[in-house]
Amino acid sequence: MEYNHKEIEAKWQKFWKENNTYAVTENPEKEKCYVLDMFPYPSGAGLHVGHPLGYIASDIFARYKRLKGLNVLHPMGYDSFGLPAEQYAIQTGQHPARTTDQNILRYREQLDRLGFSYDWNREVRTSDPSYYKWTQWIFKQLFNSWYNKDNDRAEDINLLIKIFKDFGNTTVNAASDQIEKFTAADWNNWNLKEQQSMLLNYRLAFLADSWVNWCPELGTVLANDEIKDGVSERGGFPVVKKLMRQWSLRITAYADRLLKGLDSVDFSDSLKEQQKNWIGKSQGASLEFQVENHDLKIEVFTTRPDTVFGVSFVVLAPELSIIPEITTKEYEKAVVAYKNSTASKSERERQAEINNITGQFTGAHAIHPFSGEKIEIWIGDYVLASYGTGSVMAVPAGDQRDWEFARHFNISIPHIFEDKDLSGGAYTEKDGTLINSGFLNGLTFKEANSKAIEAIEAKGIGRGKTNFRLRDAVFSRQRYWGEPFPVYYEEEIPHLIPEDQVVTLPPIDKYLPTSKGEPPLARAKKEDWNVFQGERMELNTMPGWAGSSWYFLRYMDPHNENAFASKEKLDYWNQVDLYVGGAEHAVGHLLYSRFWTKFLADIGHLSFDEPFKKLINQGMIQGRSSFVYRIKDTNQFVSFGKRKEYQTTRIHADIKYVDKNVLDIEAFKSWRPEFENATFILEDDGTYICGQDVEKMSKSKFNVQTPDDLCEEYGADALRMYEMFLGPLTDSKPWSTKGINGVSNFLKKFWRLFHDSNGINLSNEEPNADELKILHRTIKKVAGDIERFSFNTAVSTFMIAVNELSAIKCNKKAILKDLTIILSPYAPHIAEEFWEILGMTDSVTNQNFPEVNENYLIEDAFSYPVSFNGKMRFKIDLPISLTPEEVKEKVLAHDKTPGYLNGQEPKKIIVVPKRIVNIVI
RNA sequence: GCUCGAGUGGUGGAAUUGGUAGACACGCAAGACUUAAAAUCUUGUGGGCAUUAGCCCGUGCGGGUUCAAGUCCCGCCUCGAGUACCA
Repeated sequence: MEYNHKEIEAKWQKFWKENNTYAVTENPEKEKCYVLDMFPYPSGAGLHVGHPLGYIASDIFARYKRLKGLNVLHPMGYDSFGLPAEQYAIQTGQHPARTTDQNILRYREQLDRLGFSYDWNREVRTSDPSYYKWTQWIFKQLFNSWYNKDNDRAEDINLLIKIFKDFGNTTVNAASDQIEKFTAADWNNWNLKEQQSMLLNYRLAFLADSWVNWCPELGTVLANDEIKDGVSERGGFPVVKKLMRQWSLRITAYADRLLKGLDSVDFSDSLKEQQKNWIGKSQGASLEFQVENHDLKIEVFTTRPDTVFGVSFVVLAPELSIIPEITTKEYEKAVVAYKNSTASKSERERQAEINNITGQFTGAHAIHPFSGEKIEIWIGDYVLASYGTGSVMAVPAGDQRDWEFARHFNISIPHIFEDKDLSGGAYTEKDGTLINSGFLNGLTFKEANSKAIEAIEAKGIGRGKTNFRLRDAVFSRQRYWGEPFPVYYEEEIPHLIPEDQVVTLPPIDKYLPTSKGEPPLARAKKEDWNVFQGERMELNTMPGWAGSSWYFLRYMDPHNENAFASKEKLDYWNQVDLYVGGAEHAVGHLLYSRFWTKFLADIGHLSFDEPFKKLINQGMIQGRSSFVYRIKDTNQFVSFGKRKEYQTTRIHADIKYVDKNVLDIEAFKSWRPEFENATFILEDDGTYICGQDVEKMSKSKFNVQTPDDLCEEYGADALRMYEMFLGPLTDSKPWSTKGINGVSNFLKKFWRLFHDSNGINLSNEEPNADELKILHRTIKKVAGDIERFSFNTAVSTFMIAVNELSAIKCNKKAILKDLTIILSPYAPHIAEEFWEILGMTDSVTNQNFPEVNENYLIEDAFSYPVSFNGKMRFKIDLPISLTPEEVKEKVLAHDKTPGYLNGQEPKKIIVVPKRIVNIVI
């Protein structure tokens, strides 16, 4: 009887569905375990072989923990709002909800085929109003909160209003852009609109004019993490800076806690590093420079207050609003011209010209706060408006960019470091001794730094300060297919829709901005909205990361209509114990969800403030592309080995026409009409050899391997095991199907333990010591490997066990039964089939993972490798019970020993019990 | 440039705490079965010298620590990922 994976897999997938095998409920009696995959965006292309890598690993882990007796929550859902469905809607007019539903169906089909143990009763979709009702609810909570730095947590905005009434903002220590002080009298004299405007400076979700990354092609703003290399991550379109009134979330209030929290979670070093860099904490000081002949001050941030006497000019970001005020008549034209030239540059152009030093003198001067000297005020685009105060004190002696700027524009470079040569560049190390620095002379960095801060504070011109690179997160998108805001406007002041209501997406005629450039939602008429209040509704929608920032909480209680999840269930399931997903979300999703979790904890809804206890980033599976070489301006293709003799263009050839780099010429010709009459210059052996390269797997590169073909040919169990067998989960590797028949052979071999040529053939005999040893060694190794996420080595272990059992022709039920259980997380379908063959009626997923019995593993002998001067020469079988002294004697008495001793007396003999003997001569 | 990670046979990889380098698998070669092929099974497979035992070399390169280093330390090279005027 042959192993028929198609029949078996279909049979058990049906069984699991009908029996609701993977449904899970809260059970306080049992220890919980929450195993989560990053939910996918359901794209039109479907899953490729790279996607399931992480899903398979987490599924194995979840199934294993379940066998270990834990109550395992292992859900799946869809991040179903997003740009591609909307772009498709723009092109075709088809509602994005329809496209999304179709794609989800396809995803589901593919996922089901791989035999995952998801509890589909808990599926969530971010685009479902019953889900985004709660995304809106969280937004409302953010809107109604401010951050109290004294208590280091978010608090109710009503508390702040009360404080303003009694004290103004003079006593408040809040995370806010509001620096100017106002009194209780000021507050109480303001009208409602003025008060509301002021509150926006404090709310955690707030409207503000901010410099945003505008992508004209997509017609929307993008967050920093949605931009790669100066172009949009989706689509690769140019991005420019634009000042727009946008919703933002005050994530900066949480910067320090997001940083500190990293110590308490188990993420990879590189991921923590990325988050640290993104948050970008730097310590230094802020100080003010008085502008000459103006009642104006320029505040700068520096990490090197010790170098303050090296300041020879000040540079402002070209966007700063005070520039027109201070620019002198003489320089007005040049300054405006410079501002225009930088404003028109895209992010990408700015980055490309990073080595071009540009800037413009404003004609204005500032007064050095300590030396009293006049220094020039410049503008330059190497200073970013979005970081710090958008102004820097330039210290050419200690900062390379300042040095280059000074040299380029011929500004003086004061020497402030003893015995340091500044002719080739700035001295950026922190180990110099200061000179020409007034009261800081003779001091080192550390001494001078704190002394400078003291002096700055004493003078009342600044203070020690910590700055973060992290920006507040822009939360508006000028798109249709996203969560609508639960917000309406009156006199352009935003108000919330009442608690219990959800604002759903109104139908619109086209998914494009209006002719006036308003977002698509402006097309909806008043009656199209399910909720309409005030003068108008908010026309922006939320960004993609809104729904994904909390979905892991909704899985805990997905159908709750009264809360995003009940406190009870939140407490029970608690943190995600294992989170598996791609590293590309390192600074986006993973930072935002940590932020939301902390916020929800602050306002009393969660009893934990880090969402993910352990995170594993699966490696990327790259595609192997094949290339043919077309001779320029012809329809002739030259083989790889001879391509250098011609001028050629490299063209992707679909990998399905290529086997071991040899092109199937006939198939290739029929691929596309344009190749039909192509001619070929072949290698001398008459074949056409393709070039190859490892690239990201993508449709356009014709190197996509879908799991479907492989499932068809080898089965889901083989594919699951093969993806694990490829190597460590976290490594990136090019996809290759070369080895899949290896695991396929393994499954067949396992199958043959149960069958002979006549059918099922099992024995009820008691297992012997050898068989028990094989079994228990395997149990121990596999369990250990899963616990440390070493899935590839566990597969090897199964292979070894089956090889050994095959060699001794073991078909004993007692052995195969336990082996079936431990195999089931990896190959659940065949395991269920085996389980049934063994005469069991229940599902194998409901069994207990067998316990290791160490008694079966006790060895009474060990084959000692004997080394001479560290070189292994021979082995000697010795009883384990021997003392090191006895081992030594036995080794010295061995008949091969004298040959290696060569008549010399050993200087030293090292015996490590059950490991090694080393004789030093 | 900076930060993090990684370099092991023809290939994917293993070696969990410093203790037999190359498990397991692919590929390849030879053989068995077969009219033949596929499938399956058996044997071999790091390199070199000897082909019988045996010897030498070998985990990116150069040093070091140690009885013992793929593993630890110092210096370099290469590749990958992230980031990029962050004051």
